[in-house]
Amino acid sequence: MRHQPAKLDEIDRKLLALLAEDSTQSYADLGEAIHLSAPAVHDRVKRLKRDGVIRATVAKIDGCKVGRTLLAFVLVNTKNLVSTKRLLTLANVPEIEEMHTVAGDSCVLLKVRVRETEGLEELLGKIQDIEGVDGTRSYIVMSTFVERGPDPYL
Amino acid sequence: MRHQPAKLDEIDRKLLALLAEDSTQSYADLGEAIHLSAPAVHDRVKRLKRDGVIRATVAKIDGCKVGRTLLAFVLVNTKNLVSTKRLLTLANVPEIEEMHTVAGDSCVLLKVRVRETEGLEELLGKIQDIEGVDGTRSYIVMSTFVERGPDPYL
DNA sequence: TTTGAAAAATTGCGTGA
DNA sequence: TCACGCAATTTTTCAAA
Repeated sequence: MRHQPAKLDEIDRKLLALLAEDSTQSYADLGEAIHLSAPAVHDRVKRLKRDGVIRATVAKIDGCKVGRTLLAFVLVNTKNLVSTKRLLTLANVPEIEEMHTVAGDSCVLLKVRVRETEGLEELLGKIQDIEGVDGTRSYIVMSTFVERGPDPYL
Repeated sequence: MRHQPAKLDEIDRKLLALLAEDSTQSYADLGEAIHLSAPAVHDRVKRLKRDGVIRATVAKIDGCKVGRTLLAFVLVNTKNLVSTKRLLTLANVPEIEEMHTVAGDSCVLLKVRVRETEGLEELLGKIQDIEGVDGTRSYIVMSTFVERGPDPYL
């Protein structure tokens, strides 16, 4: 099953934590940290990737530095499931970083990063134009204190 | 200034997009994609890291695969700024992936990933125990359709 | 920014615990 | 099965132009 937890030992979890922090470290350095040889580390990383525990290795980009200075979360209320599906057509809008359906009253939660307030206004317009969208509530982020991936320890 | 946009040309943005998708590609391959030699790509990446445009290179971990099957967003209402500051002491709680202060009525928005519903219950308890916390609203994620970093194009 | 070369890291394989 | 050492290959990185 795709959503079944993988079998992981403590060394795997430690390795995941290290890679989630900084994946540019060499296998030799990682091996030193977890008392393993470079090829052994390599084998584990290969397995973790094959099993989908590591979904990708990516560069974390600073939103402000690329000109997206405004971060916001938008809660969208939809009339029904059909309208929710219509919302999902916005998946490739570049301003949208995250898009989740959430439990409760037919809601979609968006994490969006835009240039300025006008960018948010424009995006909200796009959303509200969709048939079956009842309304939106926006939460504009003032400061971000934590922003990281899943913690591999249980 | 730390929050000033960096000077980026179209090649930088294209490079950022490629690295945000998959940073394991070799400089030679990246160079082919943007019509540059490997050392030229290397120089650009070095500059983008030095300038903080690339904040880090990390492994993206699958929450479910490491045993965190429940994703939720929690909106916390606080009485005042002092209570908000008290909330920030939870920054190193492993379940908390994101923590933002948001505009409006003294709110903090959390993205949390827990093992099961009981994990959320426990976390909510911790939050509500904090002096000055008025209440919480939780949005449990059913499906995630988009989850990526900032788009480097403007 | 490129070409070319040195240094370093990745990765395959054979061996043994 | 899992980890190690060795070695071939690839990649990174440093020059000089």
